[in-house]
Amino acid sequence: MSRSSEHGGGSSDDRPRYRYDAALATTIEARWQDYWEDHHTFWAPNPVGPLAEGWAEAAGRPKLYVLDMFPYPSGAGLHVGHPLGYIGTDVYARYWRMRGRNVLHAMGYDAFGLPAEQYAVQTGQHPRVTTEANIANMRRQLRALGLGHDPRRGVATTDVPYYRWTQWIFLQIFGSWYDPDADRARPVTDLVAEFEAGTRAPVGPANPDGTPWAELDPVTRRRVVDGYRLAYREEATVNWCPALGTVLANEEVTAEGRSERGNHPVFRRPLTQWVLAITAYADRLIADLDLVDWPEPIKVMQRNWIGRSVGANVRFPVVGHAGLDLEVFTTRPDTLFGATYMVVAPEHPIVDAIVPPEWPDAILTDAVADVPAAWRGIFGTDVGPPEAVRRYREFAAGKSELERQAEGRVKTGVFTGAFARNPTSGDAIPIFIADYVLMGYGTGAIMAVPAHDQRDFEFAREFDLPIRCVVAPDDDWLAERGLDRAAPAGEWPEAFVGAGAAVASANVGVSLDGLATDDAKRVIGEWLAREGLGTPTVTYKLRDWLFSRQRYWGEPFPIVYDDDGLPVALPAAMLPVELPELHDFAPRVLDEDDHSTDPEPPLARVADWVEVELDLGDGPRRYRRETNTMPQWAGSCWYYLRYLDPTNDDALVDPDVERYWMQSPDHTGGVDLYVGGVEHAVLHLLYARFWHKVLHDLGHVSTPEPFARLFNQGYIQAHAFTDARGVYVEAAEVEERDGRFFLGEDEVQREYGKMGKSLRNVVTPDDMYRDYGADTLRLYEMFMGPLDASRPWSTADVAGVHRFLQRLWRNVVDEQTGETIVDDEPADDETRRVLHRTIAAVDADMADMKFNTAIARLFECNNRLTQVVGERGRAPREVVEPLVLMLAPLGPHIAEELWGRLGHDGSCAFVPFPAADPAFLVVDEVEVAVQVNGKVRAQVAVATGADDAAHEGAARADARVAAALAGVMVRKVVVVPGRIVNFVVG
RNA sequence: GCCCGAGUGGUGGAACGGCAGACACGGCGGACUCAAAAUCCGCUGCCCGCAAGGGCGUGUGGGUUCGAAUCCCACCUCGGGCACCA
Repeated sequence: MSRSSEHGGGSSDDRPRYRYDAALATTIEARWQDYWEDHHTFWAPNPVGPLAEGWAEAAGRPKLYVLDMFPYPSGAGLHVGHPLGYIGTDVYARYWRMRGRNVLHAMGYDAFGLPAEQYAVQTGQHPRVTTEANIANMRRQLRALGLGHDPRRGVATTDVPYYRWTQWIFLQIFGSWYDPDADRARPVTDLVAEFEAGTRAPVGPANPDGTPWAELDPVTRRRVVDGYRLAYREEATVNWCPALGTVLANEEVTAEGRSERGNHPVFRRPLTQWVLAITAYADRLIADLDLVDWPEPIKVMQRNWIGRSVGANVRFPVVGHAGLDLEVFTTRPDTLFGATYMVVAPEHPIVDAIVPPEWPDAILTDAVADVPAAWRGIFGTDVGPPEAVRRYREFAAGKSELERQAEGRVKTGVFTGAFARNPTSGDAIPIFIADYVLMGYGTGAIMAVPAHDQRDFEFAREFDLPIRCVVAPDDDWLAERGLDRAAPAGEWPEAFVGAGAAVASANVGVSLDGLATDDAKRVIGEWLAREGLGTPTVTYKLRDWLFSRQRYWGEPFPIVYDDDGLPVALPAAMLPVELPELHDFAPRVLDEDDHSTDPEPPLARVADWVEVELDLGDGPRRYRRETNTMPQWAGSCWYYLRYLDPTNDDALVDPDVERYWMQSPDHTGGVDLYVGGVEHAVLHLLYARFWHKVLHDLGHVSTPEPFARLFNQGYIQAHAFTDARGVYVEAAEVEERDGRFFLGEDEVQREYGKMGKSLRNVVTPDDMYRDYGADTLRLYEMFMGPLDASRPWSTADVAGVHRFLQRLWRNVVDEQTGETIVDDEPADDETRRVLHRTIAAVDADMADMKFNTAIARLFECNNRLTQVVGERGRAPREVVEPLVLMLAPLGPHIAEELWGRLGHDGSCAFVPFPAADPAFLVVDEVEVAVQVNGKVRAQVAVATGADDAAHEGAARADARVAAALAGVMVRKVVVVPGRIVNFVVG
């Protein structure tokens, strides 16, 4: 690239030998990076344990835990967009180190995952080999940035000693159940003790009859207990992605029904999988958002994802099936009288029990005289209910989410041939299956109230079902739609979903008529409870976390199966369960549209690993290992705890170490600052909070939340260019001329987007190190805008901050001789005022992470210094030293170098940050703007601290003000001392 | 559709309800130089004006206020999230 010769050729003959250019910067940077490493500069002492070296000095300092989101070591390496947050946390960490904190800042690697495995499938190279190579490259790139990380704590999730503890945490989750009375997780040993003592009845699908514990056989007992565990196996409809050869969590599937990673088709199919009971924590995950200092949009996204809704479960008796009820969840029990039909999800198990062989010929409701053709299904009217239902189920299951959207959500469905009885009115109402009701939410069945629910309204229109108004719409609603109050609901253009007074809602036992919606909900709720028809219920959109993947490159489960096919936890002493060697990493299925073949995890093929003989306490026995692996999120759920005590073999973290770093007088505990991208708003951040709460409940960590403060950094984006064919061209070779863009002589179009290979607009840190040095890159990234904003990369603008560093260097070091040009003569008062104003501003900006304005202030101060040097030929030490120290968090290498050249030994990383002298912050006189009717007419000088009258007097004394006020009546004078005087005239 | 967030010079961006555009990039002019680069100095929101000066300006339209980029309402545009969740 040509740029390197322009900027990088520091050794060319006509250049001063000691000019701060890329070559010199790189030399300095390498030297200081070695120094920091050799001198353990950024080793953060733990209070106890093997990492306690240096604790004696650190003990008196308050701690600060600064954390970056765990990166995935990609084979592509870093581009300049990646380290934005890492630089931000490093500046912040270095600043607080100088402010006397014991700062923990480390960087590890989230190294399990699909890309390494897919690469292994293609090349036959073991994922561990590629993963370690990628980590080594990323470490090199990050080291060259001069990040002040504690290198001892840089764990990778793929390290066996690390995933040993990931497996250990899984065992804790498997070994726990959620006690709703205590509202926390407890060990299952407590649960069994309660069963044995008879203080708790064993309930659940494994014990449908409610047989007492003492009478259950051992296998049934285990099944009952397994049903309580926070980690359980369940046959559930899962997101199966053939192209990735694995199932995915709901969070990993996009709205289009494709995989978030790779954008492959995802199919829904039943499969037995490991699931973690995150929904048990739903309320606490919502409530504890109030404890943390996070961006409000992230909290909103988490609340929405959890999707708590309050309502009631109501049972509708199925006509002709004594004792069989259809249970629905509704948030509007007040509209129960308006339920004119019911819908169950196509997969709902009740369907098989209620579908009659033939369409009913009896007239069961006033509204329906015969079974209309439309009700009989969309595949012809000549088949009976079982066949119609079967065909509809096939139709619904075969549709991808994408197809459902493409159909514009026209409601489809089939009448099951069965009826239920509305418990309020006694009416028999038809039961449909339709795919707009989802099996996974609520009870998988609804009561349809078409007058007051838009979806039900559309379905009722489609199928000609009765629409009965039971909540009176307000006048505005009717007027906006040109409706008369007398108009029947069937003539409305849409459902009335608002609150209002209940109407036509009375039977012999209860009347809601005239009640407001909230009161009606309460009254009907009481009636339902009294009649034994329903119970108040809270439902969540959040589902339990599907936790197994059919992959090789992940943590094996510490689980084996015995002869009964039931899972048995390995004792902690048998950890780690290491991944076996494998030569063929490919999952069995790769065709992305093959949704019928069963998944087969690669580990299942390693027969001599799967089949094991173990002594788990009752003598040696044969067991089969679990062959699924954990999802990538597992390792990243708790790395911030392992950073604290990365070498501990006895615990995932020593309790004293954990308390030291996680507890704080400033908040309710957790990492003091966590910086990362907004894309983890619901995935990583929700999972990590969940694990943390489990560990908290079980006494392994001391704080309720993992991350006290969260900060979302923005993204660096970049221009990209397309030629006449619409093909992306190499952005670095495009030139701008007169506001247009050319590649050679051909004009190209400018676009804007993420930096990446496909847009051919990647700029790498290595490019920047070569052309400017790491300090310039750091400074530019911090200067280009506020840390939380996204902004476009502009290599041309990098020169600005590079020149600043050159100027500062030149103010301290003679470019020809390398001698410092600093002297001990005092600075003039104005320069001192500039310096101390700078210190005050930079100090405040640093603490507030406003690095862009902090840098601007440093520019100003250095510009003043340049002027002084120009006049005196020397730079006053009293200005230079604070300036260098203020620069140190931002451009640490150059600051260290200058600090050394100023005669100091060692690193300035722990030298106190400069403090502003208040004496130089006060000024005798301030410029005050004078307004007339809000328009600025003049500036006048006023003594600091002058009273209102003095301000007004000074303003009136100004000729322009006097002219503006001549001949008009001053009605009011507003004085804001030191800022403004405003004459209101007229 | 619903929920967030953001719209300021040619560009990136500053601005406790109080002088809009700090700082930087780019541009223009000057000094130095045989020349160029580098460096240093000055100017640089738009319009009118020789100038002094004046007018207009923070997506659009209203409002609150002595005073609004900032607060409120409506709308437009862009970015992000969710999307048949009963």
